[in-house]
Amino acid sequence: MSAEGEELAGWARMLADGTRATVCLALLDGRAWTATELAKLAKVSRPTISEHLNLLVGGGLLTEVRQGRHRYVKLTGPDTAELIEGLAALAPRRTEVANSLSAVSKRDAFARARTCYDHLAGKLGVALADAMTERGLIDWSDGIALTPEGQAWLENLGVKVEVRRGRPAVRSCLDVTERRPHLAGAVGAALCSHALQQGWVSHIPGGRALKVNGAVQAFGLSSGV
Amino acid sequence: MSAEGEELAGWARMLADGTRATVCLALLDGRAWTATELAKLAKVSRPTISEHLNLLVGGGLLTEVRQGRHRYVKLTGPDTAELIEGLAALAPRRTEVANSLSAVSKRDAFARARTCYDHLAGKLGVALADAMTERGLIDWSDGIALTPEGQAWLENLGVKVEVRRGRPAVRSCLDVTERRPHLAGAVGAALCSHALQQGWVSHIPGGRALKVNGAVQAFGLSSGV
DNA sequence: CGGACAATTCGGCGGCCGCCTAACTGACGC
DNA sequence: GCGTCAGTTAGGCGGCCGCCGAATTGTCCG
Repeated sequence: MSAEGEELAGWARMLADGTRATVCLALLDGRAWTATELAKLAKVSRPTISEHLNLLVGGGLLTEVRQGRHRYVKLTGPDTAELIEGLAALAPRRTEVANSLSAVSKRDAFARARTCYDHLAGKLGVALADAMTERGLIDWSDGIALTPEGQAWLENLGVKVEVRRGRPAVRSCLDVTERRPHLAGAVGAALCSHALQQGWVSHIPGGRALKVNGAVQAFGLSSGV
Repeated sequence: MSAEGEELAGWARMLADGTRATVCLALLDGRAWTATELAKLAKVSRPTISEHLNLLVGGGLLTEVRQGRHRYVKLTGPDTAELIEGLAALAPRRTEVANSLSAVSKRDAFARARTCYDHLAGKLGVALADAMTERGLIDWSDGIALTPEGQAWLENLGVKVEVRRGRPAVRSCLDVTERRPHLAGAVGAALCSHALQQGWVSHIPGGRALKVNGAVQAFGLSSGV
């Protein structure tokens, strides 16, 4: 039992419980949840969820904000979100049998377009990244980078990119359903909020799925989705 | 506690034990180990390691081959190897304090060049991937792909790529020390075995680290490492 | 102030899990 | 055939871990 192994195990352990994993998956929507909401979701008592949250916050996976008598908790940052989506994507997919019509359409909507923490994912997200690559707006030759053309394109669209210390402008994130990278990072987040603000996409209540109204076309890129 | 969460937790649980994590990390060298070897490495009894191996094999992370009175076990495939390296890479790095001169040089050798399952990693692996990108041998515009130029280059080098069903020719793998992608997949594996065969790199006993003798230059690419 | 409500602390219960030793199975090789 | 050696099975021990209900703290609001 090596020190290295112990460290890896420590991280894995945080997700190695059904309740905690459910919480983390729910938090992938990027919102901050209260302890009680999560307790209800995970179907455990409030004391139980409280302990789990202590563990996850202590481990650095989640961050908490206390407001009055509420404890809001969210994923620490885009990197931890990507860690979770990445692991879920890597785990071999059991072909899930949808057992009702509504389940089918729900799953399809999820695969078509959704948010992944704070950026766009699903077929839409991947198509957007592809289109941007094709147009030379992002460049993959050295990691991944925004080209000058990309910068101009963003300005032209009127997208404000919020630069935060320590967060890369662009970053690739493995898509759970497509198994191919889509665009994350500050630019990915800015594009997502811009699209929501412009009404190009809108949230479908009760999940991370998005309704698409034009979308990629609206970005001024050719590919359809 | 959702079904989705339970599934994610199940995978995490396989790595959520120090002994099992140590085993998986050791297996990253791509070799097949016997149960006793692993028991010694992880400092547990043989019955204990036997149970752990049952669990990991049952979970699909490892594959076993029985030969006489030996049970050889190895990572199921490149994908599972990449899953483990990926998770280890994502976990925030505690700046490890090397407590001896030999530990420093060992760590540096590991960072400079090593194998990652069956392909090249470390500064060398990343530099190789960069150089190949720069020369247009691989293309990142749609996922990652080998270009016709890349194919010609391989043939010219005399590298035989073993095509196996279900394994992509090229694939990116997140480097643990560099935090940037290097080249995996069938081509990555072929380049690694070719380099070993030609003596461009050679194993340093007692680990995954490699001794570099020319290396990137030998591949006929310009960048130094 | 006092009731309602979010969250936590405490104590305790049950179960699973990792580990061991001892005994057994089965392959190898003289 | 018989010792040796790899691996497994069986049995059992100890501890940790997830969960709960009851009681407590702390905040909000009428």
